[in-house]
Formats: sequence, structure tokens, C-alpha cells
Amino acid sequence: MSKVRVRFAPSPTGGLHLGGVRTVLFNYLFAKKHGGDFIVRIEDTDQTRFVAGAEEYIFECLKWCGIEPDESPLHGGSYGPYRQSERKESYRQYAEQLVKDGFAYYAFDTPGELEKMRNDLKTAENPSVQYDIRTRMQMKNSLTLPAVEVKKLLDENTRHVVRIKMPEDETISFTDMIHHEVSFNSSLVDDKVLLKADGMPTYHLAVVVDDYLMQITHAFRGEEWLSSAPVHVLLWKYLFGLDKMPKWAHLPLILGPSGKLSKRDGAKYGFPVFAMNWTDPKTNELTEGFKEKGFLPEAFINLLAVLGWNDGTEQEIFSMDELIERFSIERVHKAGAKFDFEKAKWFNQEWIKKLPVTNYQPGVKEIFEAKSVTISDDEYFTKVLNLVKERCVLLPDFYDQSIFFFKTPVAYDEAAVKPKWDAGKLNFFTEMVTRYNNLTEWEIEAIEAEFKALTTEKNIKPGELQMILRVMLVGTKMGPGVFVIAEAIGKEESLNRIQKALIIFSTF
RNA sequence: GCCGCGUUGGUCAAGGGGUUAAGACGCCUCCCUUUCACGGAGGAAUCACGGGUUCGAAUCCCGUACGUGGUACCA
Repeated sequence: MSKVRVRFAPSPTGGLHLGGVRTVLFNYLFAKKHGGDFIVRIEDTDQTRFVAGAEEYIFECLKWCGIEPDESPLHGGSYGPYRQSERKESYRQYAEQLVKDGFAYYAFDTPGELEKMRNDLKTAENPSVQYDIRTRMQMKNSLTLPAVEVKKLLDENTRHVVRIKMPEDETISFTDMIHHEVSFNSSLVDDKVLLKADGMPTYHLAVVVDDYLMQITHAFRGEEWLSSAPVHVLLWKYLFGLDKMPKWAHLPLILGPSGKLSKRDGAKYGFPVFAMNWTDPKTNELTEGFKEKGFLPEAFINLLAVLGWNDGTEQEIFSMDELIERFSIERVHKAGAKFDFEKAKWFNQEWIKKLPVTNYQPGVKEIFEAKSVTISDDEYFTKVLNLVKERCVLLPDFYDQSIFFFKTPVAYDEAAVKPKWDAGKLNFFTEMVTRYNNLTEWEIEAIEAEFKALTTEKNIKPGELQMILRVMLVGTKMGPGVFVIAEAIGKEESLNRIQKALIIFSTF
């Protein structure tokens, strides 16, 4: 048996959205689970929609996600070229072959003539008229024109396309790994263009030819392709034989809060839809990515994997290795799933807690530096990050949750302190400063013990005092344990902060 | 319109003839902590509708509704 070969075939026309990443992921998981190869092939047959930089962008996203292709335009491989535009010539011969065998025909209709036909035949019951078995005999093609006329047009290099000739009233069925038996009536499928006037193949011809040439064994794609699957099945039958056709799986769609997930939804509801930042070179419009929003790649992969799939147990947190081990295409859902940003954030929080901080420390450091906070001591940075990691959902949260470890507070939560402040407290903290000054061992237990001892002496409830101390050190009522903070920022800085706050608080 | 695919709490979902119909996110209450989280204990909330088949249907069948995709010389 030949090795499992699975391909992801993006068309570089913009950012890589959630559905796209999940399609790659499932392809990748399946390939790796079965010890096969994961191939990335670029579908750039539509030059008008091709966007400069998009191909490189796709590979950057894959890299960030931890998906390394075995074969691709970037990684090489023995089934190249991996860009459809680079194999343009070979598609024509397959199209010609189909015409010769009577499975396809030349069509000379101009775009204007096509539009006219669709307009003329349009009715309320049939708003979108197809070029199909019912209409093709009224059009200008090698089925209706005399052979000599066809030859003449061809010899004169008249612009033309090649269309598949859908058979009459045949049931085309195939087995989908997710949907099981799916069938269509061939009379209801239109005569799709196979080869465009510019000589480029359409997706329909290209996938089939490429999958054959690259010996693809499994093909997983979005459900939006299900409707055109009968064309592909027929092409396989005509060209290479159904026995060589890859096994199909049509993945359910990822939906937005209202219907299909779109770039608009992201803007409207405030969540990313692309893996990484994408700037459209035509409009210069920037769409924020999950990476830049502060997601960990592990979380991103995880949340996508369980959107439409689960392993049947209660486990929800999976690493890439676990996913490869547990994944099974049969357990992928049939129905589309709505993307829930709240749950997405939860996955990120879980991964922030789960992973050692050193994994994402460089990224967090960048966030600090972007806010003009220089981190000179990486070891201290690690310590602080560990102290606050479980209260961070997205990476930028680390800044808000830990900035006080690096900067002396400039403002205080006066509303919290004022009602509790009195002469007794002033007296307490003044004496506390002296005591702390004399404390030789600046470590958590000692700092706390010293504090508690004085509260007992002064007969003040320690709770209120701790809250005030916190505001003195942090500025607000947040963060890890007060004494933990005091220990971390050091004796000198702690005393500084207490004294600085004391000046302000004593005016209350 | 036609064709395809789908439908278990607000969301993700387990379950595929007999269950008190799991679990997670979110929401609410309480505990922990006189901070914010984490953690812990509870709570509200579901089988789209109508017909069958069956002793018995969330599970099987048929309709309807709704959603979604396609209906391009786009992928």
C-alpha cells in the first residue's frame, strides 16, 4: 500500500482565516497520524485574485501554528512544481483529452453572450440560469456548431473555454468520510468550465489533475466544495479511474455569531478571524490576527481542533502531539459550528497556565518593550510572569497584571484607602518602616511575620492593613499576595513605595 | 427558485431505541482570599416542529420549518 499523502491547497488571495487553518490542521493531523506526508500546494490559477505576499504569509502562519509541511514550494519535494501556475501547460492536454473522448466540449460564447443568455432565460422560478444540459444546445459551442466551423474558430485562435459535458440523468454518488454516502443527479449539475480562455485551468480541473500527479490519497476541504464534488468525481472517472480517486472528507463550516464567519464579524464583535495580522496590499486595510491579539499557538490549534471534533472523552485540552495521536476523521461533526470567542479565550488561559512561562516569555517581553518598559533581568521577569500567569487570559494581560513589579505606582486607589485611613494606621506604617529597615532577611515569611507581629502589638485587624499595604505597593487592589510582591520588588523598593504612599495618605 | 448538506441548553458538545440526557465555555449563588485571579461546592438552562414505526424514540423513517453552502471563464 502506498503511503498516505494529504494536501492543503490554499489560494493566496488574502489572510488565512479560521476555517482555513482548521482545514490545514485536520489535513496535517490525519497525515501525521498515519505516518504520511503533508503537502502544501498553491492554487494560483486565478491571477486576478492572486495577492502579492499572501503565499509567504500562509507559510508564516503555518510555521507559527507549528505545522511543517513535508512538501511545498518552500520545502521542495519530488512531485513539483507545487504552484499551479507553473504547470499551466500540462492542464491543457487533459482538457483536450476530455474533448476527444466526448466528455467535454469547446465553448466560444463571449462573456457578453453568457450574460445575455442568463438574463433572457431568467425567471422568478429560476433566478440563476445554468449552462447545462437544458441550455447548452442553444449556445455557441462544439456541440452545436458544425465541425468545420469549430475547426475554423480554433484555427483562428478564437477565445474559448473547455466545459465538462454533464451526462443526462445519472446518479453520481461517492463516499465522504464525514457525510458517508452523498449523491447528486447529473442533470442538475452545470457544465463547469474546466479550462479558461487564458489557458489556465479552473479549480475543478486543477485539483483532479494535481491530486493525481501528486498521488494524493486523502483530500479534506471545506464543505463549500461539496456541491462541486460531482464534477470532480466525474473527472476522476473520465481521466484516471475512480479507483485512484482520493478519499474525500468535507469539513463543516465555521460560523460567526450570525451566519458564515466573515472578516466583518471580527470587526463587529471584536475578535480576530485570521491566524496572523494581514494587511491587504490593495487597500492597506489591517486585519488583526490571533497571534497579535495575544493567543498562544498551542491554544489556537487546540481551540480549532475541538471546534467540530472531539475524541469522545471529556478531555478538551490537547497538545499537537496528543491531537495527532487521538484524531480521527470519522469523529468530525457534520454540522457547522459557531465560533465562540469567550471559549477561545478560555483555551488561551488554560495554555498560559499549562506552559512554562519561558515558552512565551519573549513574546511578552516584546509587549513590555513596545510600551517602553525595558526588561534587563530575564530571570526576574520569569519569576514575575510565574507569579501572575494564572490571572492572564491574553498575552497583553501580563503587562497590566505585572507592571507594578517594574514601575513604582504613580496613582493610588484612594477610594479604597480613604475610608480606612486614620491616625492609628499612620502610626502603624511609620513604625513598620523602621521595623522593616531593621529586618535583615528580606524573604516572604519574615516580612509577613514582622507585619503580623506589629498588628498584634497595635491591636489592629491585619486585614485592613494588608489591603492598605497592597495599595501602597501596587497602587490598586490587585495582584498576588502582598508579601510575595514585597519580597519580589525588594526591600529598598518596598520601603520607598511605603514612604512615598505615606506622604500622600497622611493628607487624608 | 433549484440542488446539496445540516439541526441536543445562549455557545461547543457526549449519547445513535429503555440514561435522573455527560462534560466544557458563559451566566448566577456560595466557600477560599479582607485585592484581582486560580481553586472548590452548588444553581438556572437543551433533544426545532408535525406525523409515523415500536411495548418504548433525542436516537429509526417521512414531511415541514429553520440554518448553511453551491448555483461564476472565484477558489
